[in-house]
Amino acid sequence: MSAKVTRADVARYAGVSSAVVSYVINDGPRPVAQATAARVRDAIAVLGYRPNTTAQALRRGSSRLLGHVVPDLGNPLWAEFALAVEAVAAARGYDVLLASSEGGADDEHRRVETLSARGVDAVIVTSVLARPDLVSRGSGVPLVLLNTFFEVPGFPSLGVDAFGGAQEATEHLLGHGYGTVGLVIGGETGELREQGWRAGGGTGPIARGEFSRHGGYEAGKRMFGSSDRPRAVFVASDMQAVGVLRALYELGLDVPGDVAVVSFDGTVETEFTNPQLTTVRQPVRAMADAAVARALGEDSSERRVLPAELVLRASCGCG
Amino acid sequence: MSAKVTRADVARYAGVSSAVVSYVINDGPRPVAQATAARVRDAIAVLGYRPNTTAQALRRGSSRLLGHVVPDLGNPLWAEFALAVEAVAAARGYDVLLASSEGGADDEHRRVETLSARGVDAVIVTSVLARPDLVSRGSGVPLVLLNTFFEVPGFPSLGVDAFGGAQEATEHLLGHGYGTVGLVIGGETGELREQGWRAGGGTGPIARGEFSRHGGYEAGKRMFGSSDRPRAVFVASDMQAVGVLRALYELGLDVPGDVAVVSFDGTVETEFTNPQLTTVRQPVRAMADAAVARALGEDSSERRVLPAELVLRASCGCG
DNA sequence: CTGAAAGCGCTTACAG
DNA sequence: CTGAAAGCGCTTACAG
Repeated sequence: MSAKVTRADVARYAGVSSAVVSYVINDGPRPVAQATAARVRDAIAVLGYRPNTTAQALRRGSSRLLGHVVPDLGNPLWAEFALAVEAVAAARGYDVLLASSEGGADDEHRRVETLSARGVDAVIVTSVLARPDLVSRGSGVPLVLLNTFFEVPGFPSLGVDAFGGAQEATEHLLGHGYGTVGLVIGGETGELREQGWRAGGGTGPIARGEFSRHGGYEAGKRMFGSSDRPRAVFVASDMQAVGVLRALYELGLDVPGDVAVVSFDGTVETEFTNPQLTTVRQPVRAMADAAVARALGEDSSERRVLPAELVLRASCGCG
Repeated sequence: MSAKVTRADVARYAGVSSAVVSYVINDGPRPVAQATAARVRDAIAVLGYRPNTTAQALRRGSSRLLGHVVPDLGNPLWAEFALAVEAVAAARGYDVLLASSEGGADDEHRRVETLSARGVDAVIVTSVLARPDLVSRGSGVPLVLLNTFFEVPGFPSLGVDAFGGAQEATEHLLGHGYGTVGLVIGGETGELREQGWRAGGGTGPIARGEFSRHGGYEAGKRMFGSSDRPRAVFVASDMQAVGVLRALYELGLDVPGDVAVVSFDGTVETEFTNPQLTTVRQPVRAMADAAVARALGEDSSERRVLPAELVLRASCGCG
C-alpha cells in the first residue's frame, strides 16, 4: 500500500515549502536554486512521490485528458483510429479516455456528456452518423469530428477524400477491362463514395447493407446470386468486403477470376483475406494527428480533407 | 461555452446552502425536506448543472474510474476484452481509462503507473506476458490480471481453461479420423495450450511464431510447405489461424479437404474466414465481469478459471 | 530565490 | 432538517 505520499511530505523532507516543490516539478513558473532543486528531486525519488493528477486537474482547470468517442471498437477501423489518437495524444503528454458508442445518435450524445463531466479538455468524435451535428454542444467542451465526409456547420471536422478515393478505385477496375463495376455500400443513398464511384464510371448494380461483415455478406449474396452479376465491384468498406468475399466463396465464385473486388479503408485485415484485397487506404495516422492538433487548439481550421491512397493487391486482378 | 455552472450557483438559485445541494445529488448522507429537494432539482435543471467529477474524485478519494491495460487494440480479441470490460464497468457506474501497451513488460509497467497517477480506483491488466508479476505493485493501486493461464502469486488473476479447450479441440480433430494433428503456437514452449494439445492426442509437428496474423502465416508456410505435413492442425489463436489460412491458400491446399483447422479465441473474425473457422471460444464477457467484480472488491478470490467452449464450423470438417 | 496563503469544486463531520 | 467551515492535493499570484 505505501500510504500515499503527498507534496507536503516532499516539502518537509527536503526542508522547503510546498511551492518550491511545485516549481521544480513544473519547471516554473519561478526559478529555483540548483542546490534546492537537487534536494527536492532527491526527496521525490526517495519518497517515491507522484503528483496527484486529479488535484492538478482541479486546480489547473485542465486535465490533460482527451475524450474520444468511437462507434464500435470491434471494427478494426475504429480500433485503428483509437490507437492512432492515443499514440498522437501521448506524444503531447495527453492521455485519452476512450468511449465506444453503439453508433446511435443518442448514445453518442451521452458519451460526449459523460466525457465532458469527466473534465476532459476536448473530445474527438469519430462518428458514423449522417448528421453528427446532433452531438451536444451544451456541454461546453471543444469538439472535433473525425471521419466525416462532409463539412458540418458549427464544428471543426476532418475526413478522407472519399470521393476521390472511390473514383480512383472504380477507374482502376475499369482499367482492367471489366465492363461493369457494381457498388456495395451503406443504406444512405448518394453519399460521397457513391458519387465517386459514379464519377469513376460505375454503372453496375448497387446493393445496400450495414457497414459490417454481415451487411456485406448479405449484400454480396444479393448482388452475385443472380446471373446478371457485374464483373467487378467496389465495396465501400473493408468490413463489408470481408462479407462479400465470404458470399462469393459460398457461391463458388473466384476472386478475381469471376469477380474483381476493391474495398475502402485499408485496415490490416485486408492483407490476410484470400485473396488479399486491393483497397483505398485511409490516412488514419495523419487524420488522428490533425484531429488531436485541432482538439488542442494548435490550429483553427474548420475543415480538412486528407487524401486516400489506392493500395494494389490481388483481388482486383493486379499482382 | 456557457460559463461553467457550479454547485454554488445552484445553491444560490435554490436559496439553500451548498451542503444541501450535495445531499440531494448524492441522496445523502443527510435527509432533505421534500420541498427543498424539489427546489434544488429545479435549479439543477434550469441551470444545467453537472457535478465536476474531478472535484468529487479529489474529495472522495475515489474516481469511479477503472484503468484497463490491453496489449494491442488492433487485435480483435483485445478489442473485445476492452469492449466487455467497458460495458460491465458502465453497468456499475464506472468509466474506464483504456491504455494500449505495446505488449512489452516495461510498457505494461509504465501504463499501470500512468493510470495509477490518474487516480483510477483499480487497474485491470489484460496481459500476454509470460510473467505478468513484473507488473509494478509499488503504485499502490489494486491490480487484477485478466487472461493469465497460470496463477500469479501475489495478484488476483483470471483466465480461461486453456488446457481443457486445447485438449477438446485436438480430440475433436482426431475424432474426425485425421491421423496427425500439428500445433501452431507462440514462441514459449510448454504452455497450457500446448499441454492440452498433447493431452488430447496431438503428436504432429509444432511450428512457433508470434501471436499475430503474420506469425501464423510464417508458421503455416513452414509447417505446410513440406510434404510430410499433418492432416490437421490446432492453432493456438485466431489471429494465427487467419495467417495459416492465408498460407494454405497460397500453397493451394484446401481447407478442410487437405488440412483441417481449429483455432483458439473465438473472435468474430472467425465467422467470416473462408471457410469459417471452428474455434475454442473464450468466455470474454464472463471474464470481464469477473475481473471488474474483483477489481471493485466485490469478491476476493485469488484465482478463477472459466470454461472454454468449442464452436463447430466448417474448417474442421463439420457442417 | 523562497514562503505563507488563497482557492479550484466538491463532501462531510460538526453545530444548531 | 439546514448552514458554516474544514479539507482533499495541488498551483500561483503576492510579498519578501
